[in-house]
Amino acid sequence: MSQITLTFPDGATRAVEAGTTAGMVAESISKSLAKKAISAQVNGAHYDLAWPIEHDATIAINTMQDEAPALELIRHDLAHVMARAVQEIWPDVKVTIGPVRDFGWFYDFDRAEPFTPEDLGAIEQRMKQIIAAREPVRTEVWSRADARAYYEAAGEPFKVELIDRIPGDEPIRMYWHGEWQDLCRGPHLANTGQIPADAFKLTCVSAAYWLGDSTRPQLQRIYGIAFRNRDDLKAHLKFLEEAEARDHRRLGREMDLFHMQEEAPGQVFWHPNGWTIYTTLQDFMRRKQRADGYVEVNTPQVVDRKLWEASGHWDKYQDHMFIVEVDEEHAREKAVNALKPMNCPCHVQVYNSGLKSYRDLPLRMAEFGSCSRYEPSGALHGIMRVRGFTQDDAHIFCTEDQIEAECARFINFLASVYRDLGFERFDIAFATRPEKRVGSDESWDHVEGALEAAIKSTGNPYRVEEGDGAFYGPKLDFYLTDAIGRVWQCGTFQVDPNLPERLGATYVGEDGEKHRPYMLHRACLGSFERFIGILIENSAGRLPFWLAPRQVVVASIVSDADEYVGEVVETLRRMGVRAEADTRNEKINFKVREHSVAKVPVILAIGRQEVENRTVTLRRLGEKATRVLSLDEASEEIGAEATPPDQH
RNA sequence: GCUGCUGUAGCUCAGAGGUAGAGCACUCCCUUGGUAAGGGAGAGGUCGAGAGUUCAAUUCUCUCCAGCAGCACCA
Repeated sequence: MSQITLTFPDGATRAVEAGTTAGMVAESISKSLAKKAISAQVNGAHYDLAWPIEHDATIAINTMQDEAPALELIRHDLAHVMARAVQEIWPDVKVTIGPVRDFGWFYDFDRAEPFTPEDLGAIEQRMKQIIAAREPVRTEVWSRADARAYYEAAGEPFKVELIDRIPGDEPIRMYWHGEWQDLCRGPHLANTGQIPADAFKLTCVSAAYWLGDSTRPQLQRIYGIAFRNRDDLKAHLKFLEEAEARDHRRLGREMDLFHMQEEAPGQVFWHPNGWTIYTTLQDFMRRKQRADGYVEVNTPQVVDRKLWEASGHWDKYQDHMFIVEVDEEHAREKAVNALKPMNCPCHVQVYNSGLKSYRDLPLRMAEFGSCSRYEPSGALHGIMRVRGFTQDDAHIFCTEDQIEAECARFINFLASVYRDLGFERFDIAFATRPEKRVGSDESWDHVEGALEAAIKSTGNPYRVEEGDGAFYGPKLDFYLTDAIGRVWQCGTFQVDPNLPERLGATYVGEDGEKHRPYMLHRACLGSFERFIGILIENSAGRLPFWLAPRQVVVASIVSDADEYVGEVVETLRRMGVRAEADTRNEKINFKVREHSVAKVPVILAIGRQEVENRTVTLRRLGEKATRVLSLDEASEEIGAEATPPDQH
């Protein structure tokens, strides 16, 4: 037996026999560590305590204190425990795969009938019994042929397919949780009893395609969530509740922002309150873009298919377009149009009308472009994913040499927009050339280099997503993180030499010859609909004052105050504040409650004292305290707050 | 689009083979009340749409539409 050297986190080393396991190492250090150990990091890789270590390595023993590996193992073992529970209850159910995911895991089963919510209770019970049994988890490495034969005999076709998909150089690991067997890459806990039995919950069932492929069979998926202890589980359940309370569909109704109805699925009926947010946001974007050197255009909704054929979209996306056929009386053939699903081809038409010189570049052409896409019914989600929406779209026509500067300029612009909207942080994903692509490697080198240099010049961190770019050019995606930690992709920046080519865009260069411009697609918000949904959920309906649809309610306490209430409202309105009177025959308690529920940020109460002293009593949403201010002081304070951030 | 679930008053929901109920909201009356629901009365529904079974369907069956969750999709 050969000797290998293990190096511990503190730098200490130890010589052991090759084939020693992390479990044996823990045992040799101390009894208590052996008891607490759950897995190990061996050369940075997550190792099962039972896997042999064959070469010199660094090693660190994990315990439940090590959050990432602990959660990984707990969730992963629960996936297996759940699959075992399911097969114990329904022996004819076929197992497939059960990976760890955010907050928990899922496992896909092949079974004719879907699982019911009642089934989940039964499965959970059985899982607790399995955990309580504290049965050992055992692992063996098998030959591919043996494993294949084993699963063929067991009638588990999905496992056979999985084995065939495991790359040739990877070991085939067979695991046993007690008597129950599964194919798994591991690692796992040493016994089922190490799983905290009170910190998991099965959450829902659904269908999912085998291997995520919609042409393959549908399986029944069960989701679970799991944590290291009951408190963490409780905290997560609370988070889910919080997310539900922030749901923009619910707040949209409660705040009377918009509604949707059957006759126009996936399209928004904006109510006065919601439309106020929309137009305020749009006005803000218009000012920002104007200040950053954009020109604004507007282009048609109904466009002949010929243009979509020329742009290449007809081929690829016609199933997702709203088609408008028109029978013209003397026409030889029916005119087939599509509602525009995007603005780019139209912008090229604007660009193409009239000769462009290199002196005109870069040309930043913006449109609040209303688009229609026939999204699959299952994709629709409130105002976040709709069939009719308006993008804060713009295309920058420029030369190859201008790409870097334009990219940097855009990142700074976007950062400024996000900051004004209350998002201090955003993340950049840089998507590079895919395998299937057009254009020379030199050109890709140059454009990718330009984008990367641009990001670096702005000082923002970024991550690279290799091969995720479009077939014609690389792109940047910008992600926002909201108040409860959810991540939303909003902004985008995409380099496109393809569409100018297809649609024949040119400019006259210094040399007097025609050249092909690049087209940079870019958006900050994405769509107004979706972004407003995000703003609502991010703020839980308590929008920043300048965006709040109803900013101030001036509420009378006694009817003798009505006249002065009107005067206060008028004063505020003259300062551009969205103020309204509430002189209804209701008690102040009732009014405060109602406007608080409706998320009105400021309530001014007016009773006899205020009328007498020409003051107002100001109460802010979420605060119990009130302040008495003179009308002048109050209107100055509120007026300043109502000013959009770009106008301070 | 796929799988499952759901669709009853503006909202949240109960209900049953014999054409419907609650709370809140709404209207009116009383009350003029000092910071998160004062009291009373009234009005309001083709029970998502269509077809079938039945003496009788909102209730059972089928088809469609829409919504919800997940999957797939997102130029």
